[in-house]
Amino acid sequence: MPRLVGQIDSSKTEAILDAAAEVLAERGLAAPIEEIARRAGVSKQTIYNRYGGKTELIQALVEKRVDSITAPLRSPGAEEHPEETLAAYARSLLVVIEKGGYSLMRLTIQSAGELPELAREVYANGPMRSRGQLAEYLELETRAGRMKVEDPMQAAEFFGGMVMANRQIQALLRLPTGLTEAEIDRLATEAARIFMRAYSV
Amino acid sequence: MPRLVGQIDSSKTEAILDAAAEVLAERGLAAPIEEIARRAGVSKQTIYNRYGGKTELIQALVEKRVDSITAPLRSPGAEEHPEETLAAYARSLLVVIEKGGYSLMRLTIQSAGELPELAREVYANGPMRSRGQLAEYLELETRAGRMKVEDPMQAAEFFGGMVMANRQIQALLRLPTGLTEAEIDRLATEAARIFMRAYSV
DNA sequence: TGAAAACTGGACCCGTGCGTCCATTTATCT
DNA sequence: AGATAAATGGACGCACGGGTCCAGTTTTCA
Repeated sequence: MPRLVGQIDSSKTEAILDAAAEVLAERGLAAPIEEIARRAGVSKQTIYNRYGGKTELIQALVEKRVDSITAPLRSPGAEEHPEETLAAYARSLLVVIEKGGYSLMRLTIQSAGELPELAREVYANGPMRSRGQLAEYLELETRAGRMKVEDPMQAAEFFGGMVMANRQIQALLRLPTGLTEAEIDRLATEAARIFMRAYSV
Repeated sequence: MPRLVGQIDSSKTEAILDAAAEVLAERGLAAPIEEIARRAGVSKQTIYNRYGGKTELIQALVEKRVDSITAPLRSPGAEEHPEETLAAYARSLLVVIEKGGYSLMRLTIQSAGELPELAREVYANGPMRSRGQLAEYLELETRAGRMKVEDPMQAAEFFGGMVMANRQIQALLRLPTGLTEAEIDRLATEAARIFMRAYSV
């Protein structure tokens, strides 16, 4: 039921992207466009009307979603004690993984051979940007005399790595991490504690 | 030139695995077996004689190589001061990445949908095992009174993450990390220094 | 020299999935 | 009502690649 003459139906666009995310997460690059169309309740032609082909669809999907997935990570709230803030940040990192946010990353890795620019963009808008924000925070806290961080980007990389590395690989390998809320909390708290030991004034 | 009557030519087996590693690294799961055969200087049939099919070939390749790639990581030498030992360990982690050791990981990730057991095995024999060894070392140093590590596995995970996480993702995304020897050294040294700050007695 | 088994290379079948085409339908604007 | 344009769905051509088959060759052992 198009809403305008000669205007594309944008509700279908959403349905397509949702279905694409789903099928691509399940089957990877091998995901057939026909299956995406079927699940979106849309004809294959409709997909080709919007996107020239499969690679464009993937690009559109990833570019559109990376931001929204990593958005919650971007602003460590600067109210509480740094250890609290860091723990909260770590928790949000882990939640992204736990909630399946890594299927896009897996997809990007699979496509990296054919779509190197996409890989660059995902890296810049995902891990890189979120790390930059954390670095800013660390610098602020250092200025405020609550921490002692000489190389904020380096430190941010360390912290992100401490929290993520293992779960990251597990998620990419599709191994169920099976972290309970309590375990997430413990891990986040412990990472923040250790990090503060290393970077306290 | 087979060396035994009715015996498979093991030099060809090696050629097949080498070629498979090469082509699979380049083209991922989409790598055609014919291309592997071509580069191995072997007929397609010969490959099918040894391995039932593509998935078996991949399994054989990965299982056979994971060990040799991660072998250098397994034994942190316990002679020097822990900070030195940790830096050396970190360096060897980074070298594995730098030398392209992550193409097998990328391949395993791509295959994880169809070959979940392979994913489990790679994880267990790669990151997991090497982390276990590091944990043992940390425990030893703690007993010796040179460090203070309460949860060795957790600490090992932290250290590995600090060193690897970022480069790991870059490598998987095929982004050139372009680390010079000097940068590797700096990163390893810094990670060891920070880690020791957090876990010193 | 003959047997045994692997290797070759090329042909072959076949499933899958991309991308195209098109006649028909549906919906909206003038 | 008529024009306009998107949406449908089904058929189609086509390339690619997995896996099989086989007749002929090479190699080594007995």
